Amino acid sequence: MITIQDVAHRAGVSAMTVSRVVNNQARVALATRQRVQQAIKDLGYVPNGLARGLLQGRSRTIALVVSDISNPFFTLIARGVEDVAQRCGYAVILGNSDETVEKERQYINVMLENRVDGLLIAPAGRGSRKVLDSLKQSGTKFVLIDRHVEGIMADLVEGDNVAGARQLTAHLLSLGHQRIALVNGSLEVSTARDRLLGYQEALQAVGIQPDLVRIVGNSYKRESGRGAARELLLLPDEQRPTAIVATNNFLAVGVIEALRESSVRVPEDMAVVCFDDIELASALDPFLTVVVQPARTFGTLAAQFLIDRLRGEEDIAPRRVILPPELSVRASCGARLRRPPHG
Amino acid sequence: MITIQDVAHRAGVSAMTVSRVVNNQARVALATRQRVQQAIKDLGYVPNGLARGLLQGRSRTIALVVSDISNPFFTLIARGVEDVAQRCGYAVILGNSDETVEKERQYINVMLENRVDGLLIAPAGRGSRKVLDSLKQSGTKFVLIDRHVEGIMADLVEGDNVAGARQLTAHLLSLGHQRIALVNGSLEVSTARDRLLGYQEALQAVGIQPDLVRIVGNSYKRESGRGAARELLLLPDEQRPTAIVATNNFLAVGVIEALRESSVRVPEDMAVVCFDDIELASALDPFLTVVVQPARTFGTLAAQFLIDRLRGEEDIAPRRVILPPELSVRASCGARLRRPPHG
DNA sequence: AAACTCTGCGTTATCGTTAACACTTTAGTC
DNA sequence: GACTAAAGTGTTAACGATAACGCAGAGTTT
Repeated sequence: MITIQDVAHRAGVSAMTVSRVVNNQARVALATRQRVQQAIKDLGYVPNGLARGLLQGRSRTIALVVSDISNPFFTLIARGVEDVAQRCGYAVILGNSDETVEKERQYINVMLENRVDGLLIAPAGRGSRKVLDSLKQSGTKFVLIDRHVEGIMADLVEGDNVAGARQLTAHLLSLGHQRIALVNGSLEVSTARDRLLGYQEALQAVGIQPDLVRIVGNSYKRESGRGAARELLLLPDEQRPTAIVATNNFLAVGVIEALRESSVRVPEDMAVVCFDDIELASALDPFLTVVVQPARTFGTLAAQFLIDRLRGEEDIAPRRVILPPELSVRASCGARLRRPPHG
Repeated sequence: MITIQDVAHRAGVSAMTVSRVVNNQARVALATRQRVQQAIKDLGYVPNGLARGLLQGRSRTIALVVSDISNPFFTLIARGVEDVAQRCGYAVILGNSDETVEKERQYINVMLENRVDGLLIAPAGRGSRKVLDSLKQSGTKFVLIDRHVEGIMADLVEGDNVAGARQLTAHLLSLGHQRIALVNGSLEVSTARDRLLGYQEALQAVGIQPDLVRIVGNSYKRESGRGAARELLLLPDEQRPTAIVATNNFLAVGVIEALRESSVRVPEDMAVVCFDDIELASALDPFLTVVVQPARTFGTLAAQFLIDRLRGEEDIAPRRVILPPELSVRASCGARLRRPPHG
């Protein structure tokens, strides 16, 4: 491994001078600078970030902890984060909590060991409060993405989940549906609670009892959506819903898989709507009616907030940004005749 | 920041003893060990990975550089990498090259500064050779994922792109298509070259001139697919293809968007097939006929290879694993009647 | 009881970089 | 020409952890 000493020796200067050249500081004679740069090139010197980080107390690295990067929603967030981080000279370390507080805790710990300068977290649940509290206490900067946690005051970028769920439900109501079921993730997660609320509000506003709620234990997983839909199909005809609101894309896919299994047509026999778009799927076939959240913006904003803090905005009050979702009406709600999807 | 010294002081021992406790080494009396553990807990001590890394010459971090994490193919790779890395105690730093050699070079450099122990790279093109050579020379371990580079001997996990393209093309031939176009990414990338080859082989085997090739400049982007398809549609009827092989999922989506624009039905008026599944889209509606690559396995295998090397298998000859793709026949090729997609 | 072994701990030096300070030399001022 | 200022460079000491070695005391062997 080539060190700054090696470069210094080759260029006939001290390590300090090399350091100054590397960091573009003034007070180095042009000739010296060029000699050093040549030596750096010759030897292929790459500064040791660990040593620098140790000394300066920062690593120019941030962490991103989400539940599952393979969910397109989080993928887009990651992409947004990455773009901003890169522009600002930060590297991004990734972690998947799989909606588990314990795995989340482990990851955060690893990241603290790696001395990330700050973290972006989509907390796995209310149980995340403990870790977040300890982060707070240790003065580690972090920003919450997509989900809040009761009692944790921190920068936050999330969607308006109540309004989104209200919109989805109201849209189904406007199409004449009366028995609308909700397939929801674990209420550990704030988005699930808020989406439940929006659903309830919309139904109560028109005097319907919101009792067709299925809350799956394993938050936001495809398999859970399948199970919930199967249950709903077992209901006697007069109780069976005519429409389903899935509170995220994974659940919706599971729901649709279960419906297909039982030869229930969408939207003819059952309308289905959900949160969060699946971008490529929609491009291929604009089928699923969803409320789209600006996921990439979640990422860029959150990263920006974090980096702002790292750059010294210590004591500004936490910022909370709530981005509005947008209803995208497509085929699966039955709002319009199903058109030939491809062509 | 709490250091090992602070803990040592509180527990009434030397830093060395604390270090031994933290690293689970023997030769510490039980009573002492417990006292130290208590102190660690009390103070909330987290070992400083930078310091440790500096001393030991490794960071327990690996890098993953792909062209675009928002492509589901790479997302799955990332997920696979992450799983293995986590189990083996490594953190993963992510980078998107956007198919640009220059951006790739920058990322790799940042990662070298961060002293990653090794890298997983899906190289942006032939131009990546330079960086990879210098990695090689500096003794940095890396594994190529999904793409090889002429002249670079390194561990490699990729798909059988020639066979995959051959299968796709042969399948279209078996359905009676004679004029089959290829919409391909930049030949900078090995997958594009191999897929072109497979396409040519399949056509030449039945005596058809493979001349309906569109190679887009901007490798594997949706917009490029759209442009290429538009061009194909401008051809006079007797030259216009009746089927299109897109060499990746993004291109296929673009192609289909362009076809829809012009009210060309898929598969009735134009068959479309491509490389790489879009998992959620297929679950929602098994529409696109594709050859599926085991992307997640790409990730787990490559990560495993890298970590094996890091653990000391210095001088084993580079391993090259070529995983077979699997043809998944669905609607877009017209192989079977279009069935009602949802229900 | 002398010689050895093993346990349980501490000391010292080091990883690569840079902040803070110190030292020359040259240029500029009166 | 003495004095100050600035430019250009070097020295020293730290950042936090641990490898290598050292050393006291208890236990074991001969």
